[in-house]
Amino acid sequence: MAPKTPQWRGLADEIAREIAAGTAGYRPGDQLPQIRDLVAQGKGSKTTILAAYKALEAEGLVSMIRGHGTKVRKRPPHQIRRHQQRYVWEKKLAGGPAEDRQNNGVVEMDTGLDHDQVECHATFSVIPADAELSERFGVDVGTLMLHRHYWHSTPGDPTALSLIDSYLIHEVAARNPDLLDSSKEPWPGGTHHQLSTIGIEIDRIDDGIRTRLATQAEARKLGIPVGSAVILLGKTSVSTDGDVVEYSHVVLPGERTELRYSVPLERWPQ
Amino acid sequence: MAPKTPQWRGLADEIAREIAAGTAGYRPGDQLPQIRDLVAQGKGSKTTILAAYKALEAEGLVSMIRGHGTKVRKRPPHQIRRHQQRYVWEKKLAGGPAEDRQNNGVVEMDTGLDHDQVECHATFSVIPADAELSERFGVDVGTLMLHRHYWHSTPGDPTALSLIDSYLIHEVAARNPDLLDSSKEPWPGGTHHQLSTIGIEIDRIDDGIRTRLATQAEARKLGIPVGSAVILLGKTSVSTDGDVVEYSHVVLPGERTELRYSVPLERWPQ
DNA sequence: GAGTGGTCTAGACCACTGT
DNA sequence: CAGTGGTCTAGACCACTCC
Repeated sequence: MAPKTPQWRGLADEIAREIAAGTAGYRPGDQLPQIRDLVAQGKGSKTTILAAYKALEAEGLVSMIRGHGTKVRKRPPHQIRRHQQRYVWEKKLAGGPAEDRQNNGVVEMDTGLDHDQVECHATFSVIPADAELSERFGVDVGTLMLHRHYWHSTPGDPTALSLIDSYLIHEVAARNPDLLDSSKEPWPGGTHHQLSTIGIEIDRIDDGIRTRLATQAEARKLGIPVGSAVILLGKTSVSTDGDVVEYSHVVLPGERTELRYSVPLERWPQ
Repeated sequence: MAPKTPQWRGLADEIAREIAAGTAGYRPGDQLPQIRDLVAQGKGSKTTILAAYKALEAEGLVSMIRGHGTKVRKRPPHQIRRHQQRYVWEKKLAGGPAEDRQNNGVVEMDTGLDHDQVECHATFSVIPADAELSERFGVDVGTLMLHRHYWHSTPGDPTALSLIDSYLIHEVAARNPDLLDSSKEPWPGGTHHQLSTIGIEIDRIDDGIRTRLATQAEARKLGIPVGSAVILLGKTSVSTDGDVVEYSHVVLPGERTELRYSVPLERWPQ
């Protein structure tokens, strides 16, 4: 009945223990023994050692770079996202005086980083609505949509903090030509203020949260190991007229992100 | 610059396309060609084919069972959890008439399944608070805690829908001895009503959402492939006195769960 | 016991990173 | 170019499932 462990699992567990214990040579940034060396030491064949290293990589403990080596990963800072608070704050900001919008970026609230510590990258395109978008917005398939792709990073580090695809109905967004211009990003005051310039007020935001393994492209951009998990956030903004006016699809690195929601409850009558 | 794809990736993609297209032999429940056969057909060595199949398993498309075969997975029903609505509803139920509580289980609301389609399993134990629990509840390390482990399933199917670990301060829970008795579960009216019997009203619930790869044990219990992602939900209940009175740690199968939260926004002044 | 996936080896050769 | 991970092979043997 003993659950026998494969050799590669045993080796992976052994190394994981060393890392957890902080043994010299197994501290963050240190380079692990090379695969060839362990083979020479008789720890197993190359395939076996590689399986152990791959397991550690999938668990986020080490990072393997071809031609470079295998290193113990430094724990990246945890990102806590309080969307509820953020949405409320963002709307208030958009409705307030212009000087507040200049000094308080929406991105900073998102990431908890300073104003000059975040770079915003944006590329816009116009695409026809596919079946999914047409259902979300309640428009015909083929309706032109403004597709805005964003990603944020810290200066000097190409690692993205999140990958965002945002969609608006093109005809609606075009009522203010500035909204079609990616060079206006980051827009002070965020999406709430953008939409307010074309007479739209957001009444409610619905978040849907799912998870799956990162694709290779996502893993590269977010700086996480392939095979690790991402959080998928679908954010639907509904106007005071009851129309879906914006939909965003956000990909977040699972291992270093926590989403928080707070649900206040009505008190029972005394 | 051509991003060359390994042979195993190419094979996996080819099979994934067949599955997506619904080709005969690649429909849900169908058995995939055996590894030995593909080797005989010259599609690659056993290691290569196995890597392709493993990739498909990690992506949730197929399930491999040793000694049995590799089959195309049936898409399990997607579970949508609206916690916000649920928390509000659950509190209202607990404050209302007893007959409502008998007829409306909290679990059913959770899973969207019928009353007689859900089995509830509960085991209770008393443990000393570790550092994490002591911080969450604001009690000393070593304080006795009531640890309640739950899992739900559909009759005849050992697959769990979720794995729940719930914690209460033992001294507090003991004010109603029924709360220490696992045979009283499932408790009509849920945790809100349980706590109301000892004079506690829940004022606010905070959800924290993270993700990571499933452990082997979780994968087995939830019926998901090892290496796939789970959603971790930490649920903190705060009483009207401002104390943390319950903390639950919920593990959900990532690939078939979606969490939804809705954030209503205050209207701008006219 | 037949069938089928899982682990392991020993070694060839490829592809990327850095000097 | 040297160093280091990634892919692939051919085949032996193990472990689990189902009959």
